Amino acid sequence: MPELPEVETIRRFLSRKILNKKISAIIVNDSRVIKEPALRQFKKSLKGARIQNILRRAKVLVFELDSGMYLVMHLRIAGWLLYGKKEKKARVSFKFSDNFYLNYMDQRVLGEMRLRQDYRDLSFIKKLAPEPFAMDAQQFKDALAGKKTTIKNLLMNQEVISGIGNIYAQEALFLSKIKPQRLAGSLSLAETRLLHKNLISVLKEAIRHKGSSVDTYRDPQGNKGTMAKHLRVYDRKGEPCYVCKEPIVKISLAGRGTCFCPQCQK
DNA sequence: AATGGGACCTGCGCGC
DNA sequence: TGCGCGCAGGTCCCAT
Repeated sequence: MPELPEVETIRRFLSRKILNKKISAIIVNDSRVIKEPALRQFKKSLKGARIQNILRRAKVLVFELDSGMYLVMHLRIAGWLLYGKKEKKARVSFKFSDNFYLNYMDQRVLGEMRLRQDYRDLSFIKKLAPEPFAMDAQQFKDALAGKKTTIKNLLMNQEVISGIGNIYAQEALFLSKIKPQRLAGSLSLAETRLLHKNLISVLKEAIRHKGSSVDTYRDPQGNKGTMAKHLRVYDRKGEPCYVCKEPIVKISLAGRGTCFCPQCQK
């Protein structure tokens, strides 16, 4: 899915476009993405509501409604939002009273949305660790201390540090010259500090470039984010490392493809 | 307690 | 051309 930078790109775009618009209709083409409440109640509660604010918590989008309720959206791997006209392939479309539509697109139907009185009490929200921006180097070091898993798996564990997924974990480790399969607890203080700094810088860089469109992800105008052009190791198996020319190697960690430079990363 | 594997889904590219 | 397989930005559940 969309990792933190892609979700933040969506949040910023929609915050300029849909605030205070009235939802006049909800078109559900695939009810699998709506997890609560039951479909009839979901539509009934949303109709006539206005979106007052759009929040983001790690990779989760939260639409705050004037009714006091929250529409909580998790895009998972392939979800994205397309603003404009009605889309045939949308799993769900929200129609506004000015006849514009917000379409929920999701090739793999793994994403989900929930309409609730609150979002903070959702168990997966409660368990979320702070984002890298909200952690200092010491807190990051404490989060790694004594962990037996690999550093790459740990970066993707949302209960340890949130917002990072498979692309930016690989990128930050490359920038920090740390092999992804190193055990988290084995990092030196200097490596820990460097990794923390690089996590923040790569996420900010990706936000500036409006995210990575390596597959289905598009921004709400349907445009690709340009960060994919700036990725240093992700999906570069066999290609020369930009620093030392050594071919990039791909391994599997916790079932996820993981690229790194066998020479630069120690 | 923490870790790894499979499940949830669809669609694409590749090799045979 | 057609088919089967592996793989894809995430997370949850379960066995160990």
